[in-house]
Amino acid sequence: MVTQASAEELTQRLRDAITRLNRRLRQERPVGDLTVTQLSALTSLRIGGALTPRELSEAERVQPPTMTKIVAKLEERGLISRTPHPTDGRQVLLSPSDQGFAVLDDYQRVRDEWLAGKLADLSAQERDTVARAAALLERLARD
Amino acid sequence: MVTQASAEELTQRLRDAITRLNRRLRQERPVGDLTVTQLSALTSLRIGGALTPRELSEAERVQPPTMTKIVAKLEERGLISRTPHPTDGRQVLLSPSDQGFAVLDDYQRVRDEWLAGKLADLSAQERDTVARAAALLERLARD
DNA sequence: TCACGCTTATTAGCTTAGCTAATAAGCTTG
DNA sequence: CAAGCTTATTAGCTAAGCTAATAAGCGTGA
Repeated sequence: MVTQASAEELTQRLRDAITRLNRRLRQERPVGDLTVTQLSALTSLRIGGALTPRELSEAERVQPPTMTKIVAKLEERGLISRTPHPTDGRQVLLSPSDQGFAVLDDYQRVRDEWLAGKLADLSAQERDTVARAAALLERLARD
Repeated sequence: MVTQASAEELTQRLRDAITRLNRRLRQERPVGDLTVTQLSALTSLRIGGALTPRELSEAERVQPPTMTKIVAKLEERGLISRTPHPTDGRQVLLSPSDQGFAVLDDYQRVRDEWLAGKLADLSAQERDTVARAAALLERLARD
């Protein structure tokens, strides 16, 4: 046990760290570029394959109308395409368009430079801690 | 080394985890309650003592006009008070009001229940990982 | 000493991101 | 096949962020 903060302190500290780092991440967006929210949704589509808006909204932990907006932005840019659901006329299947995949590839290489640089400054052991924590935090967020 | 993800994967994963957990945290706000942003600013004032708007905006990694808005919200609720700067007529000193301190104390006890509950579900070892990572993430955000 | 240039805070106006409530369309089932 | 559920969208709101422009005060150099 390296640290022995109280549960309250840990909670507060983690919330502050998340809040500020999130703010910092949002700042790093070059103008005219995808926002963190848009990128995250597009990434979910790549991971999840073709998803309906509802499924995507659940994956992103966002209400359906919010996802409608995000999807609209991505569609404006031609990054996703929609196909009718084979058996259910209400639903729609969303997936990244060819251009969407291309953009994702670009981001994977070019983007996140700030965060990647920061992580590179850490020791291998610290990076390992962060990697394990990232998995835990995802689990937390997943419910 | 438990994990051996590539640097790119780690970056992407951490960004996603931060983004989603942040979203989840924002959701947990009871209506009529302080937002995460407002709480963070108020906390900075408690930690930093009397700060000018500029200093506070730097602490929160936000542009000055954004901080003007946040401060206005907090003032509406009577949670911070402003006093003129002793030597510089342009500047203002902000600090939590008595009520602001009281609210902070309340939050410290009552709030963050969701996150605290989640953390309680982790094993002691996992919690330790998260605690160490939180410290690292704060350092990352600090620049 | 005082005019000009910097700093600080605010205002105005925009975008994004989130929410709830209400609608419309399509399914499903008794 | 009507009634009720599910899905997606629309409408309209708030919060949170930004940049550009303004106004006030400070400080300095000719």
